[in-house]
Amino acid sequence: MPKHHIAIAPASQDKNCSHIACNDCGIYGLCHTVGGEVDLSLLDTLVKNRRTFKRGEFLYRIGQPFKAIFAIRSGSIKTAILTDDGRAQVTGFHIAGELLALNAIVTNQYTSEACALETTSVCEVPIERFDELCEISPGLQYQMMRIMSGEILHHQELMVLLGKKNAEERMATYLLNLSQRFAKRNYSPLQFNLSMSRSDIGNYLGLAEETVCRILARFQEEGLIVSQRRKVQINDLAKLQAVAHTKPMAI
Amino acid sequence: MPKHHIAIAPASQDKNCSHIACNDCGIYGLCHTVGGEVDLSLLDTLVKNRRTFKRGEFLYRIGQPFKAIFAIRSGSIKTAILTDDGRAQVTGFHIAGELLALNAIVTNQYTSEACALETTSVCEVPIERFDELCEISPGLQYQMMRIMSGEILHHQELMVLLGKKNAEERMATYLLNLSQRFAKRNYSPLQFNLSMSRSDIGNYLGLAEETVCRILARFQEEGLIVSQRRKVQINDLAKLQAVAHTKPMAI
DNA sequence: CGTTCACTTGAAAGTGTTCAATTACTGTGG
DNA sequence: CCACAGTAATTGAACACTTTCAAGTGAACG
Repeated sequence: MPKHHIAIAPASQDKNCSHIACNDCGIYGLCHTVGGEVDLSLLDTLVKNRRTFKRGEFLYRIGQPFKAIFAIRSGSIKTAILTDDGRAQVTGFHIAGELLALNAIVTNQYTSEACALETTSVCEVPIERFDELCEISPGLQYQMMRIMSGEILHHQELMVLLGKKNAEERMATYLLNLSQRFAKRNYSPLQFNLSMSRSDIGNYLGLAEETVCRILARFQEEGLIVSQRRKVQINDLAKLQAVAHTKPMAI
Repeated sequence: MPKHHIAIAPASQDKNCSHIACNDCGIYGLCHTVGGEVDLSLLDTLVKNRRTFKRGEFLYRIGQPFKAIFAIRSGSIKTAILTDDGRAQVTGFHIAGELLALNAIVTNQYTSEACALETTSVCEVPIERFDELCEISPGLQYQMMRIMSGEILHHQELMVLLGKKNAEERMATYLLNLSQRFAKRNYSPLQFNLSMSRSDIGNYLGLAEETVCRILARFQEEGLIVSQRRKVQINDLAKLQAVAHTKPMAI
């Protein structure tokens, strides 16, 4: 496989990064330049720009001028866009280690809104700082492209979910996706808390809030999960995967 | 508005490009470097790498090694991904002036398949060539990011469509989107041919083929359009926009 | 300790799908 | 130029799934 100039990403997510700021905000994807060395000036920026948002507070809203990129250190965030008639469409839930507001880089405005689902700590990288870094470290741009490309892939899967799957498949897919992401961060993949409401989940999955409840109840009857309010425990991963019609480890 | 290092895109799509190869394959977005000058070596590549695909032929398939980026000169292309149980989800229809296979840059494999809907002429830019160009012309990377970011925005709208809109809204939105894209290329926005089948449309919109037919029939009864097989004529743009619940010129 | 909000559950009503049958077009070969 | 085959599009009717509306439960929080 020829090493392309842009195709720097060997698709491996299991990078090790010993630096403290690097690990806890998960922005390591950006800290590394192409060669693999760590960009210390970026890390320096990161540790100095921490902010906390309480439940319901907005990191940014649609149309606001693009000021900063956010990396989630802890907590969780819901992103949404607005339909033309004012309704919101939730486009994603984001947990520790994920980056927000990437494509605002291009439009120079935030194209979605981001709202904290619980008390959430983020690293805020001001765009001026980021611009400087881009000049020093050309690898940064590749990393950005890698991350944006990943976002495109994620959207593609979401389109399949919304366009082809029924309610059960959607819920199962959703639970498995969460499970996986928790596993990746060394949280339990079989027992976790949902930081989002049934209504948020329904919005995200294109289902009514009531349908979300009913499907969860059905899964519980069938012994696939135990769900108690925001607490979820997966009892039969294999069956859940069968319901989702998804291979064990697809995002 | 500060001119950011990466935020090169003034969001204006009305660039003028006098070079012939530039105009007819629509890759002008990539031909320009940050300063605005045209990258002649890229253009040179473009005019030398033309290929034609017949209806039903594939430009690339999922999982194949990434060899080239494609810019459509004429005709139309359908892109799709595969669900885990083998069904296809159409992710887009692409006409002259649009770029394909961008995010394969990162994964080094094609993540979707592209199939010609009719006889279609493309410019094929081999990745090696593209890599060289990236080294000479740093602006190219910004342009790529701009284009990928645009793709993300498009996906966001599609998610709203699939997650929130009913069948009528979806069809109306679809017709308006096509209309707009034809207008942008100086084709008639009120009278055009659909190069894709009802089945393709339904797949894309998350509807059954029969539903697509029924909605088109209903639109015709109500005097919004006249549709005769693949021919569509929009008679009442305003009402169609009202049905779509969309502002006159979104996307 | 009461109010509020999120969640849950039931029943009725839509909306879109599926299945099946028919019609219309396209292309091919005589 | 016509007949035929094959595909695409259309239409009808029954059905299934999800939503909507409504009411009730339970947890959280001041």
